[in-house]
Amino acid sequence: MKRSQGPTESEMEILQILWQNGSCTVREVHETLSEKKDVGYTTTLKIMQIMADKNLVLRDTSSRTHVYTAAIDQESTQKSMLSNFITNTFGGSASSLVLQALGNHKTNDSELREIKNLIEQIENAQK
Amino acid sequence: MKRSQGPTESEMEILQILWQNGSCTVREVHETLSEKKDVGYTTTLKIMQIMADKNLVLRDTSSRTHVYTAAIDQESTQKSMLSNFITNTFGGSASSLVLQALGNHKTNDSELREIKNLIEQIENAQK
DNA sequence: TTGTAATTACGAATTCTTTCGTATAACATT
DNA sequence: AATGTTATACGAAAGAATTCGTAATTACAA
Repeated sequence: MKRSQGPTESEMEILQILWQNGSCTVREVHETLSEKKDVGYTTTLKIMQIMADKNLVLRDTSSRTHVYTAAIDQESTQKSMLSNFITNTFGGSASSLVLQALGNHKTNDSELREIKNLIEQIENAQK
Repeated sequence: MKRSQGPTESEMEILQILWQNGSCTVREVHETLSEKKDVGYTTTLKIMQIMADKNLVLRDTSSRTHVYTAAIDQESTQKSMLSNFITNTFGGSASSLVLQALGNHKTNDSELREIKNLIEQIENAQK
């Protein structure tokens, strides 16, 4: 079987933390992860080691406590994950995804303005 | 581990087809699926049988060739999948997902208008 | 009727992911 | 030095999801 691609769910959780915090030790990641998930330390460690194997993260092993950094870009990762998701779940229709997303989540004014601006830009570009 | 929930990826592919076409036989689903994926007939069959076990689809076994129908609603399924996805991949930020989706995909005028209308509605509701 | 094709049933193999126990080494504390 | 704490390494087990071979069943056609 071919997993549709990219980081797994657990790997994404860890990437979020690394993107947020920059470089982290396993313990730091684990602490953060523990706040919302019940998981053992060695499990977190193992996944991060696997991620290092897959080159999803970089690992600095110069001191005993290794330091990890995301090796893949947040935006482009999200972009390709999103593309798959739209295909798999929304039959390829980005706009119906957008409608659902806007409809179901509280979106504040500045975010709405940002989105409106983007739409203006798209409209202008298409003329 | 607890798979984050709901239909798997393969199951979603099949649900798309059922939502699109209404009731289908395994063969019909398989034909459609084969257009974009290389997969054996019994594989498709097996997954649909599993889906029937999980009550994701209804199965009419009155004739030899069974007829399947989606048992879960398209919109609410997409909604809950989307909610997970936003959490997992976009750290909970629906608006950044929307920006990415609009930025990366061609969206036609009528879709844009639909989205704009929705934004207007949200803005008005918030006043 | 006999054979051929289509369909479902069953179960096993494979692959991917996650989880964790245990071993070992480094470091800290007393 | 002895003891306890914190790391990493390793590998195995458990759990999902997918894949497919083969058998059994039914329908259909020659």
